[in-house]
Amino acid sequence: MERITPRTLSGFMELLPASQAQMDAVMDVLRRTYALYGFSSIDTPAVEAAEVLLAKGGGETEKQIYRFARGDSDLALRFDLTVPLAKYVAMNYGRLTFPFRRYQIGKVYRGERAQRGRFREFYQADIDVIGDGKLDIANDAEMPAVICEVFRRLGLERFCIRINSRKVLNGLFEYLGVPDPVNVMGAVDKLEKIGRDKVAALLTDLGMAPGQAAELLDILSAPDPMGALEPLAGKCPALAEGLAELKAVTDLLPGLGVPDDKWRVDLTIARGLDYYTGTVYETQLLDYPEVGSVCSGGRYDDLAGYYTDKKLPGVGLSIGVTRLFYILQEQGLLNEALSTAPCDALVIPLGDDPAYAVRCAAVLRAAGVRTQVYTEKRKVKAKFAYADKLAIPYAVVVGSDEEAAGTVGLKDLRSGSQTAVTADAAAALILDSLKDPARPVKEKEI
RNA sequence: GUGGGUGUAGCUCAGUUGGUUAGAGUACCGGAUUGUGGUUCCGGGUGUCGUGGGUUCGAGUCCCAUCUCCCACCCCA
Repeated sequence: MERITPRTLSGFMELLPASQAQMDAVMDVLRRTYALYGFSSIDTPAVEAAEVLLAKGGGETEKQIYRFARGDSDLALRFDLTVPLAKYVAMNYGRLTFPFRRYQIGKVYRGERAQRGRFREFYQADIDVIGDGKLDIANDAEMPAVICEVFRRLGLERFCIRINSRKVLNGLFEYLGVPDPVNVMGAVDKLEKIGRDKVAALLTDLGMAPGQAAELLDILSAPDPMGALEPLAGKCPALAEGLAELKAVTDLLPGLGVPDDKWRVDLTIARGLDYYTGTVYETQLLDYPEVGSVCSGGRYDDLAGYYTDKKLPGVGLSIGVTRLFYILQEQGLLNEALSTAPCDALVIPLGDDPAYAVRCAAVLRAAGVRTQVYTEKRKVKAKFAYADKLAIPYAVVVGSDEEAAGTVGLKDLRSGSQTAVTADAAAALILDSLKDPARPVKEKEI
């Protein structure tokens, strides 16, 4: 029989158990933090009718989406969680309570060329608030506050959430009489990457006079962007409205507990997704800007316009969990103290009869100690080596002597010390040393 | 989608102007040690040199094709 070479497709992450344990711990932090802010969890299918996912039509989505036929069905894999949310809200409008706050963690799929930190299948962890008819601007301030708390619990310090408003940008373009606002926004978004001179060249290519381009770039790159816009606001109502919103958002951040060094207004970020209409966010890890954004999102005036007549404005943010985890792992930022062992204790029978060993294991588990029994009939050395490889902290050694005495040999595999105690006492000692029987993830340890 | 690289042991890699049996470290397996692991010592190569053709007396090495992965662009989390 011809053998097939086992392989995992490029751009698809697959982890070994110890790494998966760390990934799971990160996910736990996300879920608990989102829940703490009152978001409800939902899930939606990975596969949807292509028509639903491509309602907006055209653009990058069409180029990158995985699309396939099954019989007469034209299907596609979701490429983000926002479009499925729009469908979900439109479908369940009558059964949801607004403002609807939901979080969703799930895999999404994009058929683009994989690269470092760039995947074809990856987890997004989204939070969104959807209003019925309207949605207060205070929500736009709360989004980055939640993200900031998540990152803090993950032990991440070196990040900055950059905030902008498309209303401000569009107001400014209107005030300056910019000829091609959509493409100018795209050009401006490249400022940090390609530099001022090249962007200026792009702008003049788009029909802006050199002086006009320079004026725009001066404002956008001003040290105090909001201050620079202030004098212009009186001359342009659209700009004034955007600026007022941006100010409302930034004024709330300190009270929400977002430290000043974790955010800043940056008029050059625009985001590619065309459904954003107001506030936009973009988060990079300061030490790894080349890997790209790990969290971004924004405000959309009309989320579900393709599916319903209801006006449903929303604001949301999405963490690219796979990318974030990839960087944390690659850079050794996942705390080693986080246990990745599959259990707390390994019961090792010195002989071949597992009867007494499984009884001891039952006692340990009943007490809440994560326990497994080594039942394979191998040399004692191999049994201990198993515990070593999996970094299991305790061995519970049981042989004929122990069985006769009704005890176990509790061995701390890190120190090598061993004591003879009853199984109950061993459980108590292990739990005590672990401090917390349930072993919940300690946020700061990740 | 466009352009540029890469491919030798599970992993990281060495391999001379083409030359005889393809190596190192690590990992892994066995033993020293039949009730106690990590350290140490001894032994073991586990490989269709990505794949398929070609040139040659002879190809890991040169040529062509193909696949793969990586990098840049595009775009994004």
